[in-house]
Amino acid sequence: MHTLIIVLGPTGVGKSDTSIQLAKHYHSEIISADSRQFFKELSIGTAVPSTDDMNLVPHHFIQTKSIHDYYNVSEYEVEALQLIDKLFKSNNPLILTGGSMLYIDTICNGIDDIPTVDPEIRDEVISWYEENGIEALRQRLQEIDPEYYMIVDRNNPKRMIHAVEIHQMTGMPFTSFRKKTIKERPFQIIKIGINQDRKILYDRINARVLRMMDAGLLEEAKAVYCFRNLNSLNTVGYKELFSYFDGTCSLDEAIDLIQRNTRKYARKQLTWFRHDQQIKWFEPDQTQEIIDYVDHEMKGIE
RNA sequence: GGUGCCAUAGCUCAGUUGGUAGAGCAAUGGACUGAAAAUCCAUGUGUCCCCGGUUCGAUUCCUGGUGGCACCA
Repeated sequence: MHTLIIVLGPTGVGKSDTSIQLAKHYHSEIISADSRQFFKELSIGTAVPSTDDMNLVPHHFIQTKSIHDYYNVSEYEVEALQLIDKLFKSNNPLILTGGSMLYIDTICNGIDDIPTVDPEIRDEVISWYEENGIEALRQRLQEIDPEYYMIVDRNNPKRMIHAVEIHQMTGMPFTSFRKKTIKERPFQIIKIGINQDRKILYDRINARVLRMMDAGLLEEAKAVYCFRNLNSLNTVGYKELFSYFDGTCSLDEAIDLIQRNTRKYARKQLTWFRHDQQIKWFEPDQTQEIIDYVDHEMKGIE
């Protein structure tokens, strides 16, 4: 049986380094599960691996999309699984690494087949919401999908808007698609979590933001400033600099905010990962321990 | 040296006509199925600078001190 090693953890903890060492050890390749490193226009601010590292070990799904492309988890599921299947013919184990929780979850458990919403319908529902407010949105959802209304976070417009869009487009309630069916994967999954002392992690994050600025993040952000309304640019490291370009904050304030929002993101990632009992946690420098653990787990499945 | 103002949560500050206090930010926890680095929710005990006085009761009023800021010398 083939094995997919998933290296996960908060941003800035050193997942890339560990993944590269694992890939070298197993003569394997790396598949990214990072929802922002897909975009070729964003490299400094998303901390993509260096050219040297990319030359050392083949990477997939790094800078393969444009910020102008529409992309979502479901498309990623299809593309990544095809790639995994293909790579297993000549590599085992394979390494999947990244911090995008939903994307990792989708590789592990799959995601229901829900229709992709037409952009016109999305715009229509969003402007309806902006005009009528959240209470009207709640009422509308209650009428068309009482089942989802009961369980959805009714303070979260995005969630409710999506359910309304789906109904508007298909005439069917969102819950008729959202079944949360767990898909079986034809390969073994080993989840490796990388984490370290919170204080050290925060110091690393703060320092990395400053390094990004030195490396030219400001220019990178400036180059995409005119596309700021794209979803792909609703991203830490860019949105804060857009505010600076707007003149609503100073550069120092923007940098401060990038550091803070990155720390928040790291915390949010840890919240998501915390309850996954399948994750085996390690410190960033425990590569040998990780290899021992992986070898043991792979042996167990044969 | 003199005069005035200030001292309250990790930070910036509000407030208590005297009954021991609360916002924003930070920090922390949580939710999560096609926008996910997104979006949303929850969590506030701190010698109210120190000594003394008045008072049933002082963080609040008063004397003195300490520290900071401003102005005048």
